[in-house]
Amino acid sequence: MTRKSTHPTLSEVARRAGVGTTTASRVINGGHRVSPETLARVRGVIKTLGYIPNPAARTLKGYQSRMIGLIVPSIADSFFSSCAEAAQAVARANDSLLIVTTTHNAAQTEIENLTVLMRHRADGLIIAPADSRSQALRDMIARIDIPVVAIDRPVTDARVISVITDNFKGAHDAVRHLIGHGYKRIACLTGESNLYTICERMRGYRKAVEAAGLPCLVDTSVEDFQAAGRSIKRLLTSAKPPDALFTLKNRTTIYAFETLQKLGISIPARIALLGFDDFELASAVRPSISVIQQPVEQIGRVAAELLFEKLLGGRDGGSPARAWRPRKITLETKLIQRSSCGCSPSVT
Amino acid sequence: MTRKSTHPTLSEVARRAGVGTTTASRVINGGHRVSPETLARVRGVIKTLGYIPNPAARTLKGYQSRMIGLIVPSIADSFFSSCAEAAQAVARANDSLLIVTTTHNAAQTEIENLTVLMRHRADGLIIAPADSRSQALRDMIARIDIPVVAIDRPVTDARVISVITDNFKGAHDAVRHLIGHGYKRIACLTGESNLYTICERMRGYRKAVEAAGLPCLVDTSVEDFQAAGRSIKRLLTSAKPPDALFTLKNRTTIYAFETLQKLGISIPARIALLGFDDFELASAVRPSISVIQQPVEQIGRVAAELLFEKLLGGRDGGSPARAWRPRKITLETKLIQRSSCGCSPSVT
DNA sequence: CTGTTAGCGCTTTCAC
DNA sequence: GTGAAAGCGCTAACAG
Repeated sequence: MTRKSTHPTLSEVARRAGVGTTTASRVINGGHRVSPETLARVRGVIKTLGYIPNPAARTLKGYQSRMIGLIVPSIADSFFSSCAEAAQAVARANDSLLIVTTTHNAAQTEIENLTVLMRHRADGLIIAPADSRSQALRDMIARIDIPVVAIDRPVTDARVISVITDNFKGAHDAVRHLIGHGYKRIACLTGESNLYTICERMRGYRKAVEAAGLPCLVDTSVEDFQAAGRSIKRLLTSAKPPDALFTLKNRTTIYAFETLQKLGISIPARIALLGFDDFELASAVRPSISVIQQPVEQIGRVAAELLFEKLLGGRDGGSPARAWRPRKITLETKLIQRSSCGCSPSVT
Repeated sequence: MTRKSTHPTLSEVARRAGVGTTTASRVINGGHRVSPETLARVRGVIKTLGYIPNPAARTLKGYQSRMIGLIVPSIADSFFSSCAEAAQAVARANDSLLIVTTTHNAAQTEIENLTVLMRHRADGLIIAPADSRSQALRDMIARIDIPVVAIDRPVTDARVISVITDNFKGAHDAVRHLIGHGYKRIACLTGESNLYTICERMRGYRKAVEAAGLPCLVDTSVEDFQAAGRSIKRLLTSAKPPDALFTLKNRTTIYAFETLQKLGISIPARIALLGFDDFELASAVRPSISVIQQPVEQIGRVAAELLFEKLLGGRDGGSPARAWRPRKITLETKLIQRSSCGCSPSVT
């Protein structure tokens, strides 16, 4: 019955040490303005009791929960888990906790998460918006008064900083590389064509292909393995089959690769392959797969750093909202030349 | 200067609605025992003000932060990120937040994380201990009075439930399968041989190999790609080269596979390969790699469910500590037969 | 049904 | 140097 499990409190520490709560509080917060003896005594009691200050009480006073939220589609996705890892490191360096929530790209869930995080008084938010153009999301963000940083996909038209990959340029570079190899019919495969990132990459593909006077071969139906099979077979058996494949995402690249393997189509001899977004085994498979690599870890780190920059600015100077103007940070991609595009890298 | 950014409070809602704080509070908590008109009016004010209750204040009263902590080596690791994803889903279902911290297998960092989580009054903890036998960790866990569930690696000798993979049996099954194929010299490759999971897998390997009267060929030096190369070349050029490779972890499997590919060694004709722990592209590479699959997602889910079971038990009945006895839940692995071990699966 | 009131644990003036 | 006391926002008796 007796709930002895309760944590010891500051006043208990004070009582046992024979001092006032003020002094005890001072000891906890650095021990300034406290005589050496008192300090030692109080510290002793704290240690004995295993006292840990209650942040809820502190938050209640100081308006700082020392928690930041991260809202991503999925954390099982290597792209986002890498971002999360980086963000968590930055959070820790700033003595804060990282709270992770997932949306699975559902706008509804996203709003819920946002609400929950607000309820818990997160100091700031990092979010990969399910829908960049969602009005509900923008309204929500406009309403809350804490710093928000968007990653991977920008929040259009809102007072948030966005940290994103230069998808357009990355895709453009990729296609130009393929063109450089001499391919004339470059097909573009993808799924989830409504996502911001995918749209940008398609734009990059179109631009490059059109600038070179090559045909624009896009198939946005490749949502799963079966679809990849259908799509590729159709392309291969068409009157004018493509000589290169540009896949717009991780999964699609894998599906395409696997399908080609199954069909016994030689890569890159019969058809070349270049994918957007690197993945762990891209270098291990035969042939190794050339990709456009995103600065994954950097995205998470920069986003978190920007967030704390704002948070700290708010702590020192005026209100956190001050001097908070929208910005968009675009990070460069990198073309990793492996074998599938026709390159013969000396080092795999 | 005016910090108008402050969230509206309950009393403000009450005042604007012309009611007492109790009534306002009741409205927030379901609206029972409140007249319909009052209820509507208060709700209106809440909506207008965009009022959100302050959980810090609630926590301060009720001793429930509705946050659970997850301490893992790394979240960029697919094993743990999948666990995290599952755990986060369960947390959400229980109206709680998941706080993720990473240790990178450093005991020191682990203790720090534990402390931080305690400070924030997490309701419960899920942890993948850096060192199963760490005394400091056990002491720490003994000191705190919240439920703790260990995953992947058990915390020996403490009042925590452990949810782990049956590493021993999984490895044993794997080797028996290899033996079934007729391989006589099965080498076991791994790194991080001090980890609990790896030890168990080695135990399984030994047992199976010895029971069959086969030689025990273990190399625990395969920490990176270079080491894999060295190890495999050494094995291959030895007087009696192995005819099968059993790799104890994800990374090692990949390193081994890649090395064999580079050396042009045919799999499984010249040497078979079977790895512990599945990974995304294991089925995409040629030959596809047979593996022992862990119930990754299940581990995270079960651990979280167990945690909330205890938490809920505590909410209803007596203290959370009551009826909390150590237990160990062992989840079964599954042999995924692909091509690298010599099997010819009909469906890849 | 509804309001008053007393804290939860902590920080912070403001006196001594 | 030190302590008393006033709340931070909320919930829960305890009266009306």
